[in-house]
Amino acid sequence: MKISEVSKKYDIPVDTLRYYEKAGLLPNIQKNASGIRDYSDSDCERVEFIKCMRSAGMPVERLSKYISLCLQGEDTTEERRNMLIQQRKELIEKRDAIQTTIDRLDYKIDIYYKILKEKENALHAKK
Amino acid sequence: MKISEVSKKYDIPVDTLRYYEKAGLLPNIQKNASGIRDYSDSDCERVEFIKCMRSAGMPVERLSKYISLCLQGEDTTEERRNMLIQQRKELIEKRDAIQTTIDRLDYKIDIYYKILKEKENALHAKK
DNA sequence: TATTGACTTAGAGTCGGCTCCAAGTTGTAA
DNA sequence: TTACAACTTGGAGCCGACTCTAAGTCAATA
Repeated sequence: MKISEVSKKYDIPVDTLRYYEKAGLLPNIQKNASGIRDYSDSDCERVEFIKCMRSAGMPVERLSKYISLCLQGEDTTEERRNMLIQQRKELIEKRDAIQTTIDRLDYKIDIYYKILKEKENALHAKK
Repeated sequence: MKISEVSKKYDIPVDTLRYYEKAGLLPNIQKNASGIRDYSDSDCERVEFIKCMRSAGMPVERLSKYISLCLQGEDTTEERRNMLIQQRKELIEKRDAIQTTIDRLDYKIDIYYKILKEKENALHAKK
């Protein structure tokens, strides 16, 4: 699969894919005789994984660390697991902070609704 | 209240508070004769609000827009409400993306657990 | 064969959000 | 009164994550 196809499939700019590769997130992408990248199925799966992690804000550098551990094989299983546990913890905190803000917005949106309704009523009363 | 006290109270660096002020998030902070900021109670409430919104990733520029509308008075109620509704929508998307990633991490963490347990069992069997 | 469009690289530029620095002023405690 | 910490300003610097540019190569079509 060519880079433009991967880009289209996962809706990630070509430049970003190359940037991820430089950053170590996509190691060992095969290239044909004339130097053109050919993404394998497992490369694509990795792209999809990266997309998911990035969408939640996992830093590129940490992702790079994780993927380099994957390449190192079985001995790193525990360390990788700990990384994921840590990342999970941070995401839960983030999700909860966002939820707190959503709740606050709900409250304020409701207050604004009441103000607008009052205004409207005042207008009707005048008529 | 002095800037250092506000900084301590809300755990926001002094430099960040001044940056927010420059960016229009904290308009009309009073200063005494020698030019030193004196945060009022309502300034503090605003700081707390900003902290909450920023913790969820609301951009400084949008926050600045919102606050400038607040200063413009009643006529902007509807526009402000719409801004909050839009922001709410984006936060829900963000929260859900994070949740999706958490679910995926849970799955992977479990898989790693099983791998580690298997390894351990293999070790016992050898003994 | 000439052109077009997709690919390659290295490296520079951009953006948001801080964070720090230099140089100067003020207020309090020894 | 002098030392020192906390305040002020304008502006520079930093970091993460892209995003773009320049200069060149290659394959396929008019």
